[in-house]
Amino acid sequence: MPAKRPAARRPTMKDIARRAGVSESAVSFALNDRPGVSEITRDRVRRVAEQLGWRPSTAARALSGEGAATVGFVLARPAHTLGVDSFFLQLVSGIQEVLAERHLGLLFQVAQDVADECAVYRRWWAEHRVDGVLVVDPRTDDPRPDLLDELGLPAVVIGGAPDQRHPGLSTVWADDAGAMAALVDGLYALGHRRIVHIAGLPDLAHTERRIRALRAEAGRRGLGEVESVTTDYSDAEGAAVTRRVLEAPTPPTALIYDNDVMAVAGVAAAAELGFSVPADVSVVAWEDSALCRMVKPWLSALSRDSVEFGRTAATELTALLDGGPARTVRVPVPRLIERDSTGTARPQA
Amino acid sequence: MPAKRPAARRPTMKDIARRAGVSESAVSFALNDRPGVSEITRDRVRRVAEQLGWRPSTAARALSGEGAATVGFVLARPAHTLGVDSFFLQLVSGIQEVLAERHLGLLFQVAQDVADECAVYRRWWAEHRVDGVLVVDPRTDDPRPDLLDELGLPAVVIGGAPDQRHPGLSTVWADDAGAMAALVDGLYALGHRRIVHIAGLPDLAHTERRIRALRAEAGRRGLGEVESVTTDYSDAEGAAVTRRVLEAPTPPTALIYDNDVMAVAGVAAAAELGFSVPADVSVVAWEDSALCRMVKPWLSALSRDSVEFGRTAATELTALLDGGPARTVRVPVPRLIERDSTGTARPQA
DNA sequence: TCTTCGCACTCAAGCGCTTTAGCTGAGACG
DNA sequence: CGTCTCAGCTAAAGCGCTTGAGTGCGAAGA
Repeated sequence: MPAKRPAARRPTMKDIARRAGVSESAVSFALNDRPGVSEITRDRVRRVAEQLGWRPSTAARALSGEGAATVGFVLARPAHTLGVDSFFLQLVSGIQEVLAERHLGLLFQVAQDVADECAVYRRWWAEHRVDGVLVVDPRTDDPRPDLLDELGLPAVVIGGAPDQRHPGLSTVWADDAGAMAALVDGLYALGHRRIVHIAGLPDLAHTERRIRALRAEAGRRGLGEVESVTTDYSDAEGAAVTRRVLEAPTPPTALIYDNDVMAVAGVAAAAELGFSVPADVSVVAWEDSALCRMVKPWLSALSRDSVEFGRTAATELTALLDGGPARTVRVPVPRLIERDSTGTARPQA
Repeated sequence: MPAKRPAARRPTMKDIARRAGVSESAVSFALNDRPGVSEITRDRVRRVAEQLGWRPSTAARALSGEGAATVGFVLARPAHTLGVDSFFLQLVSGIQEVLAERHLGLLFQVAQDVADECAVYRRWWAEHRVDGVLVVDPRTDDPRPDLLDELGLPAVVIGGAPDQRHPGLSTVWADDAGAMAALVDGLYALGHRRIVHIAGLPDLAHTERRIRALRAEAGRRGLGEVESVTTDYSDAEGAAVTRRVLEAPTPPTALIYDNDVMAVAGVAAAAELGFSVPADVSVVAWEDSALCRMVKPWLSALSRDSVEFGRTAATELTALLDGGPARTVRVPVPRLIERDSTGTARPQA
């Protein structure tokens, strides 16, 4: 049995200094690649540090002005929405890849809503906990950029539109409008004229962008009967909306779902109503995941590399932390993976 | 436009002390509910602190021996397994509820494997980053408990079996054996004699427990033809194994899947082979989620409250951090939600 | 009246690191 | 040979907080 709480003492710079026969300052210089020590000494110090398994105490570092070596990530979505969503774990996984390399920690918090999220930022800032944050789910009329500006907390907004009003924030965004246009293009080519877009949460910025893009495309092509319906991303609402629109006098021939979960639920709902996919109605999911290959027919889906998205965002944040300028970078437009749920529109009466 | 990086200064105890006309120590006493100041002073100090929006710097706190006010959580699963899994986000969400209340941060990291995870613990410990950790996916021959014991890092193991060898660790566990027994009971009553268990990762402790429990039950009832097959939890393997066992000369009449993802994939695979669920084969998922209601037939599933699981674990960890004794607590046995995927066994030749 | 508490509070050290200023000795230079 | 410079190092302060060792003072006890 291991000894009862041996509480092995952490080695400090003082220990290194003693072992290497130099002062603490010399150790600090040596370990931080700062001038002020000879190469010989530097090497010796490094060796001792390694041998002792020394790692800088983040607390001490933070206290002496170096920052907390930690970035924050708040997820503010209603708890029940968190269920079956592959996006966030993948995003976080990509973020981690980049952060881990630089030994940056990721402080993670789930919040009730945006107000709550703002409170978290304030607290983190006041407690000196994070050097920067990653902001997801940007909204229309989002209070967060202003707050982060006020706090002077470096941040990158993930999935936002380019934002001129906050020159301090970096933005990593996907071209939803372009993707939507391409999508409608494809459906139009297949003969679809009546398209319903089962969108996500109404106040998310990208929801609005997609809705606007759809409307614009429809206008351009003279499609009268397109519609976007917002939801909470849940399978329940996805199914409910699907039922409602399919039971209308002139049901749509194509459905675009803002996530995979709703698409799958929607297909099931359609089947119950006697609609066959894709013969009667085509279905596209805006988000690809294993889910799309778990149902019959396999769902055509817009696929983006969420892991890479995370990597990009984290990279931008580290650049910001290094004192770099805020940037706006665009990730590749999601690609449509055509599977079995999309086909030519059934000729209409 | 907000001023360019105002870098609003964080208020410190010194500011409070000045404003309240007392010494810093008095402020410290007052704010930490420690004796040494009169109620009047305490109130005044509190008021000033509030007014200034003061929050203790975690760095400074940590440095003066108070701990980092942070707990760690490492997820070591292959990246592709992270996809569609509702369990972890829910677990984390429950954990957060408890931690947020106490203003404890959650440091989150995804690692490649257990070795990597151990390295993370070592680093966190050396960097003074966390006061304790939550360990998931306990394994057979798990190196982590020993390591955590060695580091003297308070920890609670989530989903482990009670562990006598590490008196320092708390354990929060579910009675897999009991659940498996109940499950087999139910299937037996429905006439099932040939049961295949599509299990999860082979070296996870709970996988082994379930496999053992199944074998024990089978032995008790004289069921010869039960089998457990381990997988990586992915839909791909779930489907592959399903195909394999259903194509055997005497296919099973009941399938138990260790997660929802595989169950759903399995049902699809079965359908392709012409097996109808539940007429030809019954299916149970060990993990309930929206997924189970997204396919036809709706899947019967063992449901546990993952959010509550997280809450319990976090509560145990805070108890440990408060100096409480390590405990072993059992969460309720998962409940079988009977939906449409289970039925009486087809009479066999 | 003088001592003795004990309360309310202050001082100062210390946590582990960074950083500025300062010190020392060896070589360059006049 | 004396002065200056500068590389290479040390001393010490400071980051924001906790904490143990005082200090001053009014009230209680003798």
